[in-house]
Amino acid sequence: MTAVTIKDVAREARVSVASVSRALNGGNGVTAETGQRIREVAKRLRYVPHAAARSLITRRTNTIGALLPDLHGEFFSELIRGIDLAARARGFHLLVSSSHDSGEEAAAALRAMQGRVDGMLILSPRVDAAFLHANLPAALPTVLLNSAVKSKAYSVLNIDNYTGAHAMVQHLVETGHTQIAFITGPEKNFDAEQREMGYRAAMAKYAPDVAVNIVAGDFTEDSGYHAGRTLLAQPTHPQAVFAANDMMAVGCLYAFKEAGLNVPQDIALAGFDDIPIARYISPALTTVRVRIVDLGRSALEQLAALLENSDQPLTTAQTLGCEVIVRETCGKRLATPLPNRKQNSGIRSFLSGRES
Amino acid sequence: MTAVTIKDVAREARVSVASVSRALNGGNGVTAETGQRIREVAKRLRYVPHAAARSLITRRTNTIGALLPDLHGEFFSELIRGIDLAARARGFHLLVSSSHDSGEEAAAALRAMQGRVDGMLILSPRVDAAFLHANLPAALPTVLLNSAVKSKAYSVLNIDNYTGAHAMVQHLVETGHTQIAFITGPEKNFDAEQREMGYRAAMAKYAPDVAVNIVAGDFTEDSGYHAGRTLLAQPTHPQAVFAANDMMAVGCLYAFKEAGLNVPQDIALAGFDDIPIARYISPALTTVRVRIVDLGRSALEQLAALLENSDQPLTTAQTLGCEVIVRETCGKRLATPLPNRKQNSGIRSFLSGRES
DNA sequence: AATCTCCGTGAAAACGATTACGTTGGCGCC
DNA sequence: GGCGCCAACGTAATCGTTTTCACGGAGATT
Repeated sequence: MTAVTIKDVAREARVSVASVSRALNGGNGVTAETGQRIREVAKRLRYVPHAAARSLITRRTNTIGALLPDLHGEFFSELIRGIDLAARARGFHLLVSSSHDSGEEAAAALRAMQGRVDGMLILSPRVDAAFLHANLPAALPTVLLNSAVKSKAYSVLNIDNYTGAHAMVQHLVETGHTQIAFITGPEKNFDAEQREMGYRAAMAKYAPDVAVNIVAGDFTEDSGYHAGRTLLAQPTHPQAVFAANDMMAVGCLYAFKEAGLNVPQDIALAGFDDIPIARYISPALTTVRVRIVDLGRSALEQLAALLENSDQPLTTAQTLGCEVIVRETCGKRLATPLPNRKQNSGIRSFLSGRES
Repeated sequence: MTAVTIKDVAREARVSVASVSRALNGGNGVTAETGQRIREVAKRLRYVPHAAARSLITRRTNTIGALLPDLHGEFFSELIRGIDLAARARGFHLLVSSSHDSGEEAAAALRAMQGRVDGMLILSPRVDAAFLHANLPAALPTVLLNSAVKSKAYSVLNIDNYTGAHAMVQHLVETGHTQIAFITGPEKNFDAEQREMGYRAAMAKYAPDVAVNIVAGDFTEDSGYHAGRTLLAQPTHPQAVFAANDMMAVGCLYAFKEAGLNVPQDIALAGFDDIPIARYISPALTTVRVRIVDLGRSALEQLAALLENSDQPLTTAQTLGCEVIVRETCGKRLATPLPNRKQNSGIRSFLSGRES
């Protein structure tokens, strides 16, 4: 039996369990000498406090839960990395539940995490306030990522899709394109909607006399390919295509190559996300970069802040900036850029007090 | 206060806590009628058993821990996906600790997980038996992934790097290349060593009269680029280059393009891993695919098997097959393939009883 | 010198579940 | 009708911690 408990340490150090607990935690309430002896014994016996017993009385698990949808690739791993890094730095454990594509699965996962975590990080495009209300205990501190939910009850951390898309359109205009088409993401996807809004706004601002040209996609490479073909079938094809994510841009690029078009000479192309593939395809894809590690890290830190003053919780709404990464698919910049180009990176932050 | 405990349910259902526990777990020892009533009350009150309290008495956490190194990209996310899928199916939670690049960090993470998990999944290239012995309680069921450790105390699940590399060399020979160079991975990396051994063995078998041509790499794109330049600087450059992983193959490809060589006409190229980028570069990379989701899933299932009959644990050693993915970088196959080509996929398995 | 104040320490009560062990009552059998 | 048995249920012990409270002694204050 390898189960060495606090009693064993106490017996060996000739003190009570209470003193052992004190020595190993705060250190207050015991002589420096006794504390030293206790710590030595604990080390020698390889004593590790029983997490369950501790959190039974403490009402803390030192664990935070992450609920993630059916994510693939770089985005997922970078996000976890960011969360994990920040969690470790603060002594939190990370309980992960990923790959949920139905709301029912997510709800079950949420319930299963009940009582095992001190707080939750939720990234789920289709989650809404009602769902959260139904499946989350109200007292559980929660940070929502990339969520459309606006509630004083939850902290929210979003990517600044709108500004990113806006900046990309601006870049396209600056490089000499005005007939800019847009390939959308899936319906009801918050990120996708924000990007489309950024596109529309920027078009209205920088190319007010050209009509928007929007075709549907769903974030898959395949849908990008078909969107590309749809665009080429138009009477006159656009000068530039802005896909709501990189995978669709890749699919679109294939459609263009297949049709014998040269990118960017015949048609320009831009994506969103800056997935690793973006720089490896040829021509390399101009896109909008999101610092995903920072997204994860910020999310955890926001949650940690909620946990620290849980007596009077301050929910926050933050937005994580993104930046245009210029590669090859949009051609050279014109000599005279548009005025008033805004740099957009870093975090903008808005605080709002929670109703008590 | 949202903390509804088993007592609340008991009071509301006019039974003892014991009956509530029985009704909610086995269901044995209570009338169907009473059980029904209790379950209804529990549901109505949204009772969720307190995980810590339960595992304090049960000595089970229903959680398994995953210790992973500083992994990036697709490999990491696919692995977690496989693990998570299998874990959810079996009702296990997943505690993740990733991004360890020093042994010291990994040891700390391992200690921190003590008592929070029923079993461990460890993927760490540099972990050895001594490290495990020092940092893992002997009683904790553990599955090692991609590990050189051979011990009856742990189950091990490896990718069949050797056979995969062997098969790739065979493919290169079949497509008409005999002067095949190899770019190694980092030293002491188990996967890298196995791949090199596969290369050497296949060369000895299929091209016994040509000397092996090995240059050093470390799995990074950059090292692949430099290795490519080194190879081109040789008096006569090889007919084909087999990089121990895809990222190095990508770097190598750049070196070749830079030198004005055409792939595969002037020189063939192959990688290992089949990362997503492999199919997007041009020419698309011929490589060896590993089903990473299956790796994760198998690892968890192996661990679950250990947990189920923990009274008499049977450690296993499994090997997960991989397959050659033929794309564009190796040119066309010759008319007459070599005889005796073995298909290699699926799982081969060896059992060994643990000393008791 | 008597009292007060700390400070270090130990005893014991939580925390919320599971489960071994009693207790009860109903039923069948002799 | 008495006996035993079994099913249903309750009582209470238990898991390993933290934390409150009480206690005693040493030093300070009067």
